[in-house]
Amino acid sequence: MTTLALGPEVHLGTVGLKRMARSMEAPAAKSGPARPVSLGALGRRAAMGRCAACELREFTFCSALSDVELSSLEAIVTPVRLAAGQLLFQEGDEADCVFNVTSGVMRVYKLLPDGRRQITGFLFAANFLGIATAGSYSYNADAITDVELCRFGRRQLFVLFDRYPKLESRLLGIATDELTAAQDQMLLLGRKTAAEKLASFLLGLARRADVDGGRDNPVQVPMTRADIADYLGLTIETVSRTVSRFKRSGLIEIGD
Amino acid sequence: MTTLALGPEVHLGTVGLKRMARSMEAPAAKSGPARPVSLGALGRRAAMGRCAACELREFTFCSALSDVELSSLEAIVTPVRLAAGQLLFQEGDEADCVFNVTSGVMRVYKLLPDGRRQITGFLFAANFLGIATAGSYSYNADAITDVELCRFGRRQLFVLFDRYPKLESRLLGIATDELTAAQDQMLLLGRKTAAEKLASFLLGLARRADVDGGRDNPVQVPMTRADIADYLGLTIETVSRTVSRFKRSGLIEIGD
DNA sequence: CTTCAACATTGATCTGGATCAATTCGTGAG
DNA sequence: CTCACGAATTGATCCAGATCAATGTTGAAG
Repeated sequence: MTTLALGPEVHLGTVGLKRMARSMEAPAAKSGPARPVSLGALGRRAAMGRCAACELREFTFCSALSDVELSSLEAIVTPVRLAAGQLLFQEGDEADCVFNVTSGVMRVYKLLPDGRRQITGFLFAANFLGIATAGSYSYNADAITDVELCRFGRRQLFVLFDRYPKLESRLLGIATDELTAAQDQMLLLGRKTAAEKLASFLLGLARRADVDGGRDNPVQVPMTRADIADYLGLTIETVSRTVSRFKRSGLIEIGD
Repeated sequence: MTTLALGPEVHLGTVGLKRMARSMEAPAAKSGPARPVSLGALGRRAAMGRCAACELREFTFCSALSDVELSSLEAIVTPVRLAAGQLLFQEGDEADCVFNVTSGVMRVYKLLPDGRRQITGFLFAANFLGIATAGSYSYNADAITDVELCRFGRRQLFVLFDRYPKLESRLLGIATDELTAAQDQMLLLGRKTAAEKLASFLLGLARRADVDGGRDNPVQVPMTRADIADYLGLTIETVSRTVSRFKRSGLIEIGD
Protein backbone atom coordinates (compact mmCIF):
# COMPACT_ATOMS: atom_id res chain seq x y z
CA MET A 1 0.00 0.00 0.00
CA THR A 2 1.36 3.35 -1.00
CA THR A 3 1.88 5.97 1.67
CA LEU A 4 2.04 9.56 0.56
CA ALA A 5 3.52 12.35 2.62
CA LEU A 6 2.03 15.63 1.56
CA GLY A 7 4.60 18.38 1.70
CA PRO A 8 4.15 21.25 4.16
CA GLU A 9 1.07 23.20 3.17
CA VAL A 10 3.25 25.99 1.82
CA HIS A 11 4.10 23.76 -1.06
CA LEU A 12 0.55 23.03 -2.08
CA GLY A 13 -0.21 26.70 -2.11
CA THR A 14 2.73 27.62 -4.26
CA VAL A 15 5.19 25.74 -6.50
CA GLY A 16 3.52 26.61 -9.75
CA LEU A 17 0.27 25.04 -8.72
CA LYS A 18 -1.48 28.13 -7.57
CA ARG A 19 -4.46 27.66 -9.83
CA MET A 20 -4.79 24.08 -8.75
CA ALA A 21 -4.75 25.02 -5.09
CA ARG A 22 -7.34 27.71 -5.61
CA SER A 23 -9.55 25.29 -7.45
CA MET A 24 -9.75 23.04 -4.44
CA GLU A 25 -12.04 23.38 -1.51
CA ALA A 26 -9.43 23.51 1.22
CA PRO A 27 -5.73 23.87 0.49
CA ALA A 28 -4.57 21.49 3.20
CA ALA A 29 -4.58 24.13 5.89
CA LYS A 30 -3.06 21.86 8.47
CA SER A 31 0.03 22.49 10.58
CA GLY A 32 3.59 21.23 10.64
CA PRO A 33 5.51 18.94 8.29
CA ALA A 34 5.08 15.22 7.75
CA ARG A 35 4.50 12.89 10.69
CA PRO A 36 3.81 9.14 10.87
CA VAL A 37 0.39 7.83 10.03
CA SER A 38 -2.41 5.38 9.89
CA LEU A 39 -5.63 5.77 8.01
CA GLY A 40 -8.29 7.02 10.41
CA ALA A 41 -10.44 4.00 9.98
CA LEU A 42 -7.68 1.62 10.90
CA GLY A 43 -7.05 3.32 14.19
CA ARG A 44 -10.56 2.85 15.51
CA ARG A 45 -12.13 -0.30 16.84
CA ALA A 46 -15.59 -1.32 15.84
CA ALA A 47 -17.06 -3.68 18.40
CA MET A 48 -19.07 -5.85 16.06
CA GLY A 49 -22.28 -7.02 17.63
CA ARG A 50 -21.91 -4.68 20.57
CA CYS A 51 -23.17 -1.40 19.23
CA ALA A 52 -23.05 0.48 22.53
CA ALA A 53 -19.28 -0.04 22.69
CA CYS A 54 -18.64 0.68 19.01
CA GLU A 55 -16.19 3.51 18.51
CA LEU A 56 -17.50 4.26 15.05
CA ARG A 57 -20.95 4.89 16.34
CA GLU A 58 -20.72 8.65 16.55
CA PHE A 59 -19.66 8.81 12.91
CA THR A 60 -22.56 6.83 11.48
CA PHE A 61 -26.34 6.89 11.43
CA CYS A 62 -26.27 4.76 14.61
CA SER A 63 -25.55 7.96 16.52
CA ALA A 64 -29.17 8.99 16.01
CA LEU A 65 -30.17 6.52 18.71
CA SER A 66 -29.61 6.57 22.45
CA ASP A 67 -27.84 3.73 24.25
CA VAL A 68 -31.16 2.15 25.09
CA GLU A 69 -32.69 2.53 21.66
CA LEU A 70 -29.55 1.14 20.13
CA SER A 71 -30.46 -2.34 21.27
CA SER A 72 -33.25 -2.52 18.70
CA LEU A 73 -30.74 -1.70 15.99
CA GLU A 74 -28.36 -4.27 17.39
CA ALA A 75 -31.14 -6.81 17.15
CA ILE A 76 -31.27 -6.59 13.37
CA VAL A 77 -27.59 -6.26 12.53
CA THR A 78 -25.50 -9.05 11.01
CA PRO A 79 -21.72 -8.83 10.76
CA VAL A 80 -20.24 -9.50 7.32
CA ARG A 81 -16.63 -10.10 6.33
CA LEU A 82 -15.19 -9.76 2.85
CA ALA A 83 -11.76 -10.73 1.61
CA ALA A 84 -9.91 -8.23 -0.56
CA GLY A 85 -11.36 -8.27 -4.05
CA GLN A 86 -14.64 -9.91 -3.05
CA LEU A 87 -17.89 -8.55 -4.48
CA LEU A 88 -20.55 -7.36 -2.03
CA PHE A 89 -23.27 -6.74 -4.58
CA GLN A 90 -23.73 -5.97 -8.25
CA GLU A 91 -25.77 -3.56 -10.27
CA GLY A 92 -29.20 -5.06 -10.68
CA ASP A 93 -29.12 -7.21 -7.54
CA GLU A 94 -32.20 -6.95 -5.39
CA ALA A 95 -31.43 -4.18 -2.90
CA ASP A 96 -32.67 -5.81 0.28
CA CYS A 97 -29.82 -4.78 2.55
CA VAL A 98 -27.88 -1.70 3.53
CA PHE A 99 -24.42 -1.72 5.09
CA ASN A 100 -22.05 0.17 7.29
CA VAL A 101 -18.34 -0.36 6.73
CA THR A 102 -16.60 -1.02 10.05
CA SER A 103 -13.08 -1.68 8.79
CA GLY A 104 -11.19 -1.82 5.52
CA VAL A 105 -11.86 -0.02 2.26
CA MET A 106 -14.54 -0.64 -0.33
CA ARG A 107 -15.03 0.68 -3.81
CA VAL A 108 -18.34 1.37 -5.56
CA TYR A 109 -18.47 1.71 -9.33
CA LYS A 110 -20.49 1.55 -12.47
CA LEU A 111 -19.54 -0.25 -15.67
CA LEU A 112 -20.24 0.38 -19.33
CA PRO A 113 -21.01 -2.73 -21.40
CA ASP A 114 -17.59 -2.60 -23.04
CA GLY A 115 -15.83 -2.66 -19.68
CA ARG A 116 -15.11 1.01 -19.10
CA ARG A 117 -15.39 1.63 -15.37
CA GLN A 118 -16.21 4.69 -13.32
CA ILE A 119 -15.54 4.42 -9.60
CA THR A 120 -18.05 6.70 -7.90
CA GLY A 121 -16.62 6.43 -4.43
CA PHE A 122 -14.30 4.79 -1.94
CA LEU A 123 -15.79 3.79 1.40
CA PHE A 124 -13.89 3.70 4.67
CA ALA A 125 -14.87 2.76 8.20
CA ALA A 126 -18.13 4.38 9.30
CA ASN A 127 -19.27 4.97 5.71
CA PHE A 128 -22.76 3.95 4.75
CA LEU A 129 -23.58 1.89 1.70
CA GLY A 130 -26.53 0.50 -0.18
CA ILE A 131 -29.17 3.20 -0.20
CA ALA A 132 -31.19 2.62 -3.34
CA THR A 133 -34.62 3.15 -4.71
CA ALA A 134 -36.30 1.11 -7.42
CA GLY A 135 -35.68 -2.12 -5.56
CA SER A 136 -32.28 -2.91 -7.02
CA TYR A 137 -28.77 -1.57 -6.63
CA SER A 138 -27.68 0.74 -9.41
CA TYR A 139 -23.97 0.15 -8.93
CA ASN A 140 -21.41 -2.46 -7.92
CA ALA A 141 -19.58 -2.67 -4.62
CA ASP A 142 -16.50 -4.73 -3.82
CA ALA A 143 -13.70 -4.84 -1.29
CA ILE A 144 -10.29 -3.28 -1.91
CA THR A 145 -8.80 -4.57 1.35
CA ASP A 146 -10.26 -7.14 3.71
CA VAL A 147 -13.44 -5.54 4.96
CA GLU A 148 -15.88 -5.86 7.83
CA LEU A 149 -19.39 -4.50 7.62
CA CYS A 150 -22.63 -4.32 9.55
CA ARG A 151 -25.52 -5.55 7.44
CA PHE A 152 -29.10 -4.41 8.01
CA GLY A 153 -32.16 -5.83 6.31
CA ARG A 154 -33.89 -3.04 4.47
CA ARG A 155 -37.33 -4.19 5.55
CA GLN A 156 -36.31 -4.42 9.17
CA LEU A 157 -34.57 -1.08 9.08
CA PHE A 158 -37.68 0.56 7.66
CA VAL A 159 -39.64 -0.75 10.59
CA LEU A 160 -37.16 0.97 12.88
CA PHE A 161 -37.58 4.17 10.89
CA ASP A 162 -41.23 4.19 11.93
CA ARG A 163 -40.32 3.78 15.56
CA TYR A 164 -37.35 6.18 15.53
CA PRO A 165 -37.83 8.89 12.90
CA LYS A 166 -34.51 10.35 14.05
CA LEU A 167 -32.86 7.41 12.36
CA GLU A 168 -34.37 8.28 9.02
CA SER A 169 -33.50 11.94 9.56
CA ARG A 170 -29.92 10.96 10.06
CA LEU A 171 -29.97 8.93 6.89
CA LEU A 172 -31.34 11.88 4.98
CA GLY A 173 -28.42 13.92 6.28
CA ILE A 174 -26.00 11.27 5.09
CA ALA A 175 -27.64 11.12 1.66
CA THR A 176 -27.47 14.89 1.43
CA ASP A 177 -23.77 14.87 2.25
CA GLU A 178 -23.18 12.22 -0.39
CA LEU A 179 -25.04 14.33 -2.90
CA THR A 180 -22.79 17.28 -2.13
CA ALA A 181 -19.73 15.07 -2.56
CA ALA A 182 -21.13 13.76 -5.84
CA GLN A 183 -21.51 17.31 -7.14
CA ASP A 184 -17.93 18.07 -6.20
CA GLN A 185 -16.87 14.97 -8.07
CA MET A 186 -18.85 16.04 -11.15
CA LEU A 187 -16.98 19.33 -11.10
CA LEU A 188 -13.75 17.40 -10.87
CA LEU A 189 -14.59 14.98 -13.68
CA GLY A 190 -16.02 17.56 -16.02
CA ARG A 191 -13.76 20.54 -15.56
CA LYS A 192 -10.47 19.83 -13.77
CA THR A 193 -7.10 18.98 -15.31
CA ALA A 194 -5.23 15.77 -14.49
CA ALA A 195 -3.02 17.56 -11.95
CA GLU A 196 -6.02 19.22 -10.32
CA LYS A 197 -7.87 15.92 -10.19
CA LEU A 198 -5.01 14.14 -8.46
CA ALA A 199 -4.46 17.00 -6.02
CA SER A 200 -8.16 17.10 -5.11
CA PHE A 201 -8.11 13.35 -4.65
CA LEU A 202 -5.09 13.39 -2.32
CA LEU A 203 -6.39 16.32 -0.31
CA GLY A 204 -9.75 14.58 -0.07
CA LEU A 205 -8.09 11.46 1.28
CA ALA A 206 -6.14 13.54 3.79
CA ARG A 207 -9.23 15.41 4.91
CA ARG A 208 -11.20 12.22 5.27
CA ALA A 209 -8.49 10.48 7.28
CA ASP A 210 -8.33 13.52 9.50
CA VAL A 211 -12.07 13.69 10.09
CA ASP A 212 -12.20 9.97 10.77
CA GLY A 213 -9.75 10.49 13.59
CA GLY A 214 -6.61 9.29 11.84
CA ARG A 215 -3.57 11.22 10.76
CA ASP A 216 -3.81 13.14 7.55
CA ASN A 217 -0.14 13.27 6.75
CA PRO A 218 1.28 11.08 5.50
CA VAL A 219 -1.86 9.58 4.02
CA GLN A 220 -2.24 5.91 3.28
CA VAL A 221 -3.44 5.21 -0.22
CA PRO A 222 -4.84 1.68 -0.26
CA MET A 223 -6.05 1.72 -3.86
CA THR A 224 -4.11 0.91 -7.03
CA ARG A 225 -3.29 3.31 -9.85
CA ALA A 226 -6.06 1.67 -11.86
CA ASP A 227 -8.58 2.47 -9.11
CA ILE A 228 -7.41 6.05 -8.87
CA ALA A 229 -7.58 6.40 -12.65
CA ASP A 230 -11.11 5.04 -12.79
CA TYR A 231 -12.11 7.37 -9.97
CA LEU A 232 -10.64 10.46 -11.62
CA GLY A 233 -11.60 9.72 -15.21
CA LEU A 234 -7.97 9.24 -16.29
CA THR A 235 -5.71 6.40 -17.40
CA ILE A 236 -3.23 4.50 -15.24
CA GLU A 237 -0.35 6.09 -17.13
CA THR A 238 -1.55 9.63 -16.60
CA VAL A 239 -2.03 9.01 -12.88
CA SER A 240 1.45 7.52 -12.61
CA ARG A 241 3.04 10.36 -14.54
CA THR A 242 1.23 13.00 -12.51
CA VAL A 243 2.27 11.37 -9.23
CA SER A 244 5.86 11.35 -10.48
CA ARG A 245 5.62 15.00 -11.43
CA PHE A 246 4.28 15.91 -7.96
CA LYS A 247 7.11 13.93 -6.42
CA ARG A 248 9.76 15.57 -8.57
CA SER A 249 8.42 19.02 -7.79
CA GLY A 250 8.47 18.31 -4.06
CA LEU A 251 4.72 18.45 -3.55
CA ILE A 252 4.60 14.94 -2.12
CA GLU A 253 6.86 12.19 -0.88
CA ILE A 254 6.26 8.50 -1.47
CA GLY A 255 6.51 6.03 1.42
CA ASP A 256 5.63 2.34 1.10
CA MET B 1 -35.60 27.19 -28.13
CA THR B 2 -34.32 24.22 -30.05
CA THR B 3 -36.65 21.31 -30.65
CA LEU B 4 -35.09 17.98 -31.45
CA ALA B 5 -36.92 15.13 -33.09
CA LEU B 6 -35.26 11.86 -32.21
CA GLY B 7 -35.34 9.46 -35.09
CA PRO B 8 -37.34 6.25 -34.78
CA GLU B 9 -35.77 4.12 -32.08
CA VAL B 10 -34.37 1.77 -34.69
CA HIS B 11 -31.88 4.42 -35.60
CA LEU B 12 -30.50 4.85 -32.15
CA GLY B 13 -29.92 1.14 -31.92
CA THR B 14 -28.10 0.93 -35.22
CA VAL B 15 -26.47 3.40 -37.65
CA GLY B 16 -22.95 2.87 -36.48
CA LEU B 17 -23.78 3.91 -32.96
CA LYS B 18 -24.31 0.48 -31.52
CA ARG B 19 -21.78 0.92 -28.77
CA MET B 20 -23.27 4.25 -27.82
CA ALA B 21 -26.75 2.78 -27.61
CA ARG B 22 -25.56 -0.12 -25.50
CA SER B 23 -23.78 2.24 -23.18
CA MET B 24 -26.99 3.99 -22.32
CA GLU B 25 -29.46 2.95 -19.72
CA ALA B 26 -32.49 2.68 -21.97
CA PRO B 27 -32.23 2.74 -25.75
CA ALA B 28 -35.33 4.85 -26.26
CA ALA B 29 -37.68 1.89 -26.36
CA LYS B 30 -40.67 4.00 -27.27
CA SER B 31 -43.04 3.48 -30.18
CA GLY B 32 -43.69 5.19 -33.50
CA PRO B 33 -41.94 8.00 -35.30
CA ALA B 34 -41.88 11.68 -34.41
CA ARG B 35 -45.03 13.45 -33.20
CA PRO B 36 -45.63 17.01 -31.98
CA VAL B 37 -44.60 17.96 -28.50
CA SER B 38 -44.43 20.06 -25.44
CA LEU B 39 -42.12 19.57 -22.52
CA GLY B 40 -43.98 17.75 -19.77
CA ALA B 41 -43.64 20.57 -17.34
CA LEU B 42 -45.20 23.07 -19.66
CA GLY B 43 -48.30 20.99 -20.20
CA ARG B 44 -49.25 20.79 -16.55
CA ARG B 45 -50.77 23.46 -14.41
CA ALA B 46 -49.49 24.13 -10.97
CA ALA B 47 -52.11 25.92 -8.89
CA MET B 48 -49.84 28.11 -6.83
CA GLY B 49 -51.13 28.58 -3.34
CA ARG B 50 -53.78 25.91 -3.75
CA CYS B 51 -51.87 22.72 -3.13
CA ALA B 52 -54.87 20.42 -3.19
CA ALA B 53 -55.57 21.39 -6.79
CA CYS B 54 -51.94 21.31 -7.92
CA GLU B 55 -51.40 18.93 -10.81
CA LEU B 56 -47.73 18.53 -9.99
CA ARG B 57 -48.48 17.26 -6.55
CA GLU B 58 -48.23 13.57 -7.31
CA PHE B 59 -44.75 14.07 -8.75
CA THR B 60 -43.26 15.84 -5.75
CA PHE B 61 -42.74 15.30 -2.05
CA CYS B 62 -46.14 16.91 -1.48
CA SER B 63 -47.67 13.60 -2.47
CA ALA B 64 -46.62 12.20 0.88
CA LEU B 65 -49.46 14.08 2.53
CA SER B 66 -53.22 13.56 2.36
CA ASP B 67 -55.57 16.32 1.21
CA VAL B 68 -56.21 17.31 4.82
CA GLU B 69 -52.57 17.22 5.90
CA LEU B 70 -51.63 19.24 2.85
CA SER B 71 -53.11 22.36 4.38
CA SER B 72 -50.28 22.54 6.89
CA LEU B 73 -47.81 22.47 4.03
CA GLU B 74 -49.82 25.09 2.21
CA ALA B 75 -49.57 27.26 5.31
CA ILE B 76 -45.81 27.57 5.01
CA VAL B 77 -45.39 27.87 1.25
CA THR B 78 -44.52 31.10 -0.55
CA PRO B 79 -44.72 31.42 -4.33
CA VAL B 80 -41.61 32.77 -6.04
CA ARG B 81 -41.15 33.99 -9.60
CA LEU B 82 -37.85 34.35 -11.41
CA ALA B 83 -37.19 35.94 -14.77
CA ALA B 84 -34.96 34.05 -17.18
CA GLY B 85 -31.35 34.42 -16.10
CA GLN B 86 -32.16 35.43 -12.53
CA LEU B 87 -30.17 33.89 -9.68
CA LEU B 88 -32.10 32.01 -6.98
CA PHE B 89 -29.17 31.42 -4.65
CA GLN B 90 -25.43 31.15 -4.68
CA GLU B 91 -22.85 28.81 -3.26
CA GLY B 92 -22.23 29.90 0.31
CA ASP B 93 -25.61 31.56 0.87
CA GLU B 94 -27.31 30.56 4.07
CA ALA B 95 -29.48 27.58 3.16
CA ASP B 96 -32.67 28.56 4.93
CA CYS B 97 -35.13 27.59 2.20
CA VAL B 98 -35.92 24.69 -0.06
CA PHE B 99 -37.87 24.92 -3.30
CA ASN B 100 -40.08 23.06 -5.69
CA VAL B 101 -40.05 24.15 -9.32
CA THR B 102 -43.62 24.54 -10.59
CA SER B 103 -42.89 25.83 -14.08
CA GLY B 104 -39.93 26.70 -16.24
CA VAL B 105 -36.40 25.33 -16.19
CA MET B 106 -33.61 25.97 -13.73
CA ARG B 107 -29.94 25.12 -13.79
CA VAL B 108 -27.73 24.26 -10.82
CA TYR B 109 -23.96 24.48 -11.12
CA LYS B 110 -20.64 24.84 -9.42
CA LEU B 111 -17.86 27.22 -10.39
CA LEU B 112 -14.09 27.06 -10.18
CA PRO B 113 -12.38 30.30 -9.13
CA ASP B 114 -11.17 30.88 -12.69
CA GLY B 115 -14.67 30.67 -14.08
CA ARG B 116 -14.85 27.10 -15.31
CA ARG B 117 -18.39 25.88 -14.73
CA GLN B 118 -19.91 22.47 -14.19
CA ILE B 119 -23.68 22.26 -14.42
CA THR B 120 -24.75 19.43 -12.14
CA GLY B 121 -28.37 19.37 -13.14
CA PHE B 122 -31.32 20.90 -14.93
CA LEU B 123 -34.56 21.20 -12.99
CA PHE B 124 -38.02 21.06 -14.51
CA ALA B 125 -41.49 21.34 -13.05
CA ALA B 126 -41.97 19.16 -9.96
CA ASN B 127 -38.25 18.94 -9.27
CA PHE B 128 -36.98 19.64 -5.80
CA LEU B 129 -34.15 21.99 -5.02
CA GLY B 130 -32.15 23.23 -2.09
CA ILE B 131 -31.42 20.24 0.08
CA ALA B 132 -28.17 21.01 1.84
CA THR B 133 -26.32 20.24 5.00
CA ALA B 134 -23.74 22.41 6.67
CA GLY B 135 -26.09 25.38 6.74
CA SER B 136 -25.17 26.84 3.38
CA TYR B 137 -25.80 25.93 -0.23
CA SER B 138 -22.89 24.21 -1.93
CA TYR B 139 -23.89 25.23 -5.44
CA ASN B 140 -25.55 27.98 -7.47
CA ALA B 141 -29.04 27.93 -8.91
CA ASP B 142 -30.48 30.23 -11.55
CA ALA B 143 -33.32 30.33 -14.03
CA ILE B 144 -32.92 29.34 -17.68
CA THR B 145 -36.47 30.32 -18.63
CA ASP B 146 -38.96 32.30 -16.58
CA VAL B 147 -39.59 30.12 -13.56
CA GLU B 148 -42.16 29.70 -10.81
CA LEU B 149 -41.34 27.93 -7.58
CA CYS B 150 -42.82 27.06 -4.23
CA ARG B 151 -40.55 28.19 -1.41
CA PHE B 152 -40.52 26.51 2.00
CA GLY B 153 -38.66 27.76 5.03
CA ARG B 154 -36.26 25.07 6.14
CA ARG B 155 -37.06 25.58 9.81
CA GLN B 156 -40.78 25.39 9.22
CA LEU B 157 -40.46 22.36 6.99
CA PHE B 158 -38.47 20.56 9.65
CA VAL B 159 -41.30 21.16 12.09
CA LEU B 160 -43.60 19.45 9.62
CA PHE B 161 -41.17 16.55 9.36
CA ASP B 162 -41.74 15.92 13.06
CA ARG B 163 -45.48 15.91 12.60
CA TYR B 164 -45.47 13.95 9.32
CA PRO B 165 -42.49 11.62 9.11
CA LYS B 166 -43.83 10.45 5.74
CA LEU B 167 -42.76 13.78 4.38
CA GLU B 168 -39.18 13.22 5.39
CA SER B 169 -39.34 9.68 4.04
CA ARG B 170 -40.40 11.03 0.72
CA LEU B 171 -37.54 13.48 0.74
CA LEU B 172 -35.10 10.67 1.46
CA GLY B 173 -36.48 8.89 -1.58
CA ILE B 174 -35.94 11.98 -3.69
CA ALA B 175 -32.40 12.42 -2.41
CA THR B 176 -31.69 8.77 -3.17
CA ASP B 177 -32.94 9.17 -6.72
CA GLU B 178 -30.77 12.21 -7.18
CA LEU B 179 -27.80 10.28 -5.90
CA THR B 180 -28.41 7.58 -8.48
CA ALA B 181 -28.67 10.22 -11.20
CA ALA B 182 -25.44 11.80 -9.96
CA GLN B 183 -23.65 8.48 -10.25
CA ASP B 184 -24.89 8.05 -13.80
CA GLN B 185 -23.60 11.52 -14.56
CA MET B 186 -20.19 10.67 -13.07
CA LEU B 187 -20.01 7.68 -15.40
CA LEU B 188 -20.90 9.97 -18.29
CA LEU B 189 -18.36 12.64 -17.36
CA GLY B 190 -15.53 10.28 -16.58
CA ARG B 191 -15.86 7.61 -19.21
CA LYS B 192 -18.10 8.47 -22.14
CA THR B 193 -17.11 9.99 -25.49
CA ALA B 194 -18.59 13.25 -26.76
CA ALA B 195 -21.12 11.42 -28.95
CA GLU B 196 -22.14 9.14 -26.10
CA LYS B 197 -22.48 12.10 -23.76
CA LEU B 198 -24.77 13.96 -26.12
CA ALA B 199 -26.84 10.86 -26.85
CA SER B 200 -27.27 10.14 -23.14
CA PHE B 201 -28.26 13.74 -22.58
CA LEU B 202 -30.90 13.74 -25.32
CA LEU B 203 -32.33 10.41 -24.28
CA GLY B 204 -32.39 11.64 -20.69
CA LEU B 205 -34.35 14.72 -21.72
CA ALA B 206 -36.77 12.55 -23.68
CA ARG B 207 -37.24 10.15 -20.81
CA ARG B 208 -37.78 12.97 -18.36
CA ALA B 209 -40.33 14.73 -20.56
CA ASP B 210 -42.12 11.43 -20.94
CA VAL B 211 -42.22 10.70 -17.21
CA ASP B 212 -43.36 14.23 -16.48
CA GLY B 213 -46.36 13.62 -18.68
CA GLY B 214 -45.15 15.47 -21.77
CA ARG B 215 -44.19 14.13 -25.15
CA ASP B 216 -40.76 12.66 -25.52
CA ASN B 217 -40.43 13.15 -29.24
CA PRO B 218 -39.68 15.69 -30.44
CA VAL B 219 -38.05 16.96 -27.28
CA GLN B 220 -37.78 20.62 -26.43
CA VAL B 221 -34.28 21.68 -25.50
CA PRO B 222 -34.55 24.95 -23.61
CA MET B 223 -30.86 25.29 -22.78
CA THR B 224 -28.08 26.81 -24.86
CA ARG B 225 -25.12 24.99 -26.33
CA ALA B 226 -23.02 26.54 -23.58
CA ASP B 227 -25.29 25.02 -20.94
CA ILE B 228 -25.18 21.63 -22.60
CA ALA B 229 -21.40 21.85 -22.88
CA ASP B 230 -21.01 22.72 -19.21
CA TYR B 231 -23.34 19.88 -18.27
CA LEU B 232 -21.48 17.29 -20.35
CA GLY B 233 -17.93 18.42 -19.68
CA LEU B 234 -17.38 19.55 -23.28
CA THR B 235 -16.96 22.83 -25.17
CA ILE B 236 -19.65 24.67 -27.11
CA GLU B 237 -17.93 23.80 -30.38
CA THR B 238 -17.81 20.09 -29.67
CA VAL B 239 -21.50 20.06 -28.73
CA SER B 240 -22.38 21.93 -31.90
CA ARG B 241 -20.27 19.66 -34.09
CA THR B 242 -21.70 16.53 -32.51
CA VAL B 243 -25.27 17.75 -32.95
CA SER B 244 -24.47 18.45 -36.60
CA ARG B 245 -23.03 14.99 -37.01
CA PHE B 246 -26.14 13.39 -35.48
CA LYS B 247 -28.25 15.46 -37.81
CA ARG B 248 -26.23 14.54 -40.88
CA SER B 249 -26.38 10.87 -40.00
CA GLY B 250 -30.14 11.03 -39.57
CA LEU B 251 -30.20 10.28 -35.84
CA ILE B 252 -32.05 13.48 -35.06
CA GLU B 253 -33.94 16.30 -36.76
CA ILE B 254 -33.77 19.92 -35.66
CA GLY B 255 -36.95 21.94 -35.22
CA ASP B 256 -36.99 25.47 -33.87
C1' DC C 1 17.50 -18.49 -3.77
C1' DT C 2 14.35 -18.24 -8.38
C1' DT C 3 10.09 -17.52 -10.74
C1' DC C 4 6.01 -15.47 -11.75
C1' DA C 5 2.36 -12.18 -11.90
C1' DA C 6 0.39 -8.11 -10.74
C1' DC C 7 1.40 -3.42 -10.33
C1' DA C 8 3.95 0.67 -11.59
C1' DT C 9 6.93 3.61 -14.26
C1' DT C 10 8.60 5.78 -18.32
C1' DG C 11 9.04 6.80 -23.25
C1' DA C 12 7.18 7.49 -28.05
C1' DT C 13 3.41 8.45 -30.66
C1' DC C 14 -1.37 9.40 -31.70
C1' DT C 15 -5.88 11.62 -31.42
C1' DG C 16 -10.38 13.37 -29.51
C1' DG C 17 -11.66 17.26 -28.14
C1' DA C 18 -9.92 22.04 -27.02
C1' DT C 19 -8.64 26.34 -28.77
C1' DC C 20 -8.46 29.98 -32.04
C1' DA C 21 -10.81 32.26 -35.72
C1' DA C 22 -14.26 33.57 -38.93
C1' DT C 23 -18.85 33.65 -40.62
C1' DT C 24 -23.75 32.93 -40.20
C1' DC C 25 -28.05 32.90 -37.91
C1' DG C 26 -31.53 34.65 -35.22
C1' DT C 27 -34.13 38.08 -32.63
C1' DG C 28 -35.34 42.16 -30.39
C1' DA C 29 -34.63 47.43 -30.42
C1' DG C 30 -35.18 51.34 -32.90
C1' DC D 1 -36.74 47.89 -42.77
C1' DT D 2 -31.67 47.99 -40.44
C1' DC D 3 -28.65 47.32 -36.79
C1' DA D 4 -26.46 44.99 -33.13
C1' DC D 5 -25.49 41.40 -30.16
C1' DG D 6 -25.77 36.89 -28.37
C1' DA D 7 -26.00 32.12 -30.00
C1' DA D 8 -24.60 28.75 -33.26
C1' DT D 9 -21.96 26.74 -36.88
C1' DT D 10 -17.89 25.50 -39.26
C1' DG D 11 -12.94 25.31 -40.34
C1' DA D 12 -7.90 25.13 -39.07
C1' DT D 13 -4.72 24.12 -35.77
C1' DC D 14 -3.05 22.62 -31.26
C1' DC D 15 -2.24 19.90 -27.18
C1' DA D 16 -3.49 17.24 -22.79
C1' DG D 17 -4.15 13.05 -22.09
C1' DA D 18 -4.85 8.42 -24.42
C1' DT D 19 -2.70 4.62 -26.50
C1' DC D 20 1.01 1.57 -27.55
C1' DA D 21 5.19 -0.41 -25.96
C1' DA D 22 8.90 -1.71 -23.02
C1' DT D 23 11.06 -1.96 -18.65
C1' DG D 24 11.26 -1.93 -13.68
C1' DT D 25 9.56 -3.23 -8.96
C1' DT D 26 7.57 -6.07 -5.50
C1' DG D 27 5.97 -9.77 -3.02
C1' DA D 28 4.12 -14.36 -2.68
C1' DA D 29 4.88 -19.40 -4.00
C1' DG D 30 7.90 -22.99 -4.37
